[in-house]
Amino acid sequence: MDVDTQLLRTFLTIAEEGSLTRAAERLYVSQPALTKQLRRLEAHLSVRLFTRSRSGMTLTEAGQTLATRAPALLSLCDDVLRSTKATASHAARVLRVGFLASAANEATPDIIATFTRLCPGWQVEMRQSSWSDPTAGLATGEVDAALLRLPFPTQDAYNLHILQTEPRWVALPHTHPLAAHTTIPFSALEDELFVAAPPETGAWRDYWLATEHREKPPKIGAVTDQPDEWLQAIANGYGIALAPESATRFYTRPGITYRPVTGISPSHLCLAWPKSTPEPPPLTAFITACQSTPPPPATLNRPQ
Amino acid sequence: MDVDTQLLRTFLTIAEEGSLTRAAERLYVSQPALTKQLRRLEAHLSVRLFTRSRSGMTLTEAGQTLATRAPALLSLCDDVLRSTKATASHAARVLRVGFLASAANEATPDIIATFTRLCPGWQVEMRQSSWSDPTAGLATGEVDAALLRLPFPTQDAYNLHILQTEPRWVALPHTHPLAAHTTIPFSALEDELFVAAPPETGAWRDYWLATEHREKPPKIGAVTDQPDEWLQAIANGYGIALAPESATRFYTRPGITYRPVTGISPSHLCLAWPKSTPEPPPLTAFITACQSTPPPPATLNRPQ
DNA sequence: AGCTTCTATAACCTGCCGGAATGGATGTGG
DNA sequence: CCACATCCATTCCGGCAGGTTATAGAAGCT
Repeated sequence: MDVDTQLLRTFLTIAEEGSLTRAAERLYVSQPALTKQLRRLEAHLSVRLFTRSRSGMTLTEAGQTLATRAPALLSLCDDVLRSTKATASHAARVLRVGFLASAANEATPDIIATFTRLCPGWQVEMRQSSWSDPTAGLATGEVDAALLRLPFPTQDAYNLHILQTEPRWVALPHTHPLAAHTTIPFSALEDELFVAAPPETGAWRDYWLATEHREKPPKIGAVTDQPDEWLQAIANGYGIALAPESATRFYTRPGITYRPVTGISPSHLCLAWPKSTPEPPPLTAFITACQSTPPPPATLNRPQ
Repeated sequence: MDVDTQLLRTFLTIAEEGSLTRAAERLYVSQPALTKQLRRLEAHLSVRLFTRSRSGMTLTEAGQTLATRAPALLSLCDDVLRSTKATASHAARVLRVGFLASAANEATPDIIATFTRLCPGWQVEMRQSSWSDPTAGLATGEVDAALLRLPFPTQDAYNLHILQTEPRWVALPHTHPLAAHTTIPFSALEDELFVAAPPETGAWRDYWLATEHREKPPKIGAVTDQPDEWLQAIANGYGIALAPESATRFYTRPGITYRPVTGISPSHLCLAWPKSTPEPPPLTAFITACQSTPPPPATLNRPQ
């Protein structure tokens, strides 16, 4: 009575999409691969999970049972594996904190200092993730908590504590015509080429392309995975990009100019950690440290 | 964050045995296969689960966490897959009941009749299993309930309701010297060759070899998997075997004589079903049917 | 009819997984 | 003190699982 949980996740995706083809797109595999995975699962259980039809896949009764119960199984699985990894690092008195570029800021050293006071003998290991993992290691249990910007995919699966809110600016090549303005309405940017995150980052990518403030889909000039590539792409003129205000302090670079953008929502920086019970004590201490450390003063960045 | 649950079961076996070699024997695979499975699991989690030493394997802290939490995960997994399979058959209004040879008896038709009265429109599908699956399909979710004889491996994982208790007899070749006696003390059988069930049946095999009533290990003359092979082996003189009294009615065969055996415990026939919640209504009805159907009268089998 | 949109199948290739045999390290008993 | 037993790791090899691309087949839409 064993399964590879991977097959269950695939199954759930197919069930949600109601189509092999769409599920294959979402999972970044070919459609025949999903056909085989599903047949494998069905053969393994000796149960037909979908009825195939011309216009997609419909769950059978048995499929509905599995679709209903599998999520709890998978989340328990995540929790168990996560706690196993956590035990391994906690045995060495290390708390692992992931962050995405631009999510660590001036307050971070203070938070760590506070934590160290609360948990003497413990160390914080800060792990930077590339944008291709929007959870910065939370999803795989690589870290105990993460500093992230909202929104990110699967964020509902985590506890969130907002640490700071800051306006979004735009990063422009120094030579860009709009760099002459001190403030730019988003509507002026809508037709520009953008430097985007990889497609698999879903909502996160959309947020930084501000698709919810657009009429038409954005035009993508480049896709990057890391801050350096990102800065380089902008400086090269492949496109422009939105960024939190603090990028103006952490990601200055010759050839790049930042300008405040009006007409779009601000960015929320938060601490995220898994909804597992019980919470390991050092994690609780870190959460406390975050809550008791004030955000950096709202510096008045002046256009350079 | 996915795992093949197979790896988790392997891991637990290694943890219990404290040794790759012993675990490999118990799982009927080679020792290098387990070495690789374990390395695979450790690599997948990026966590060292055991510290290797000359005299076996010891769990690390992380390994202890996993060993503690994995059983709950696996039992949830079993439950989910089981309920999926159950839904598939219940959609067709079929209740699947497994049984091992000699575990169905005169009362079975009455039980089915009672069940059919309680659940109009439903059918009972009786599935006979070979001895190589001592749970008669419960373990794999092939059946909703099973008629079994105690003890059987992993019986603690199921709800048990004892239906009947009967003495154990011995099946002898017709020409066997002991066939001349009307009653045989077990001590007289201890040095005989026995026809046994396959080794993987564990406690069940031991029970029918009556190892708990022996000083020395039993001598095995043949291993069989099914009633017919079993009868044939005894008739051929490959060995003798213990059997429940009712075998004298269900498994008569020229060349084979049954005799009551004294000095060993009786055999318990029971209904077993998974400890899952909630219980599907037809299963509840079947349990009721079993409880309300009296066992067959204690026939006085006379030695022939 | 022709196009689109599904899923299933075929052919191919890569890499994983398991078994047998072997090696190396380490206690153990004569 | 040496031969042996006991474990785990390594190597080699065969088989197949699982992915990709290309294509077929069924069915609705215009």
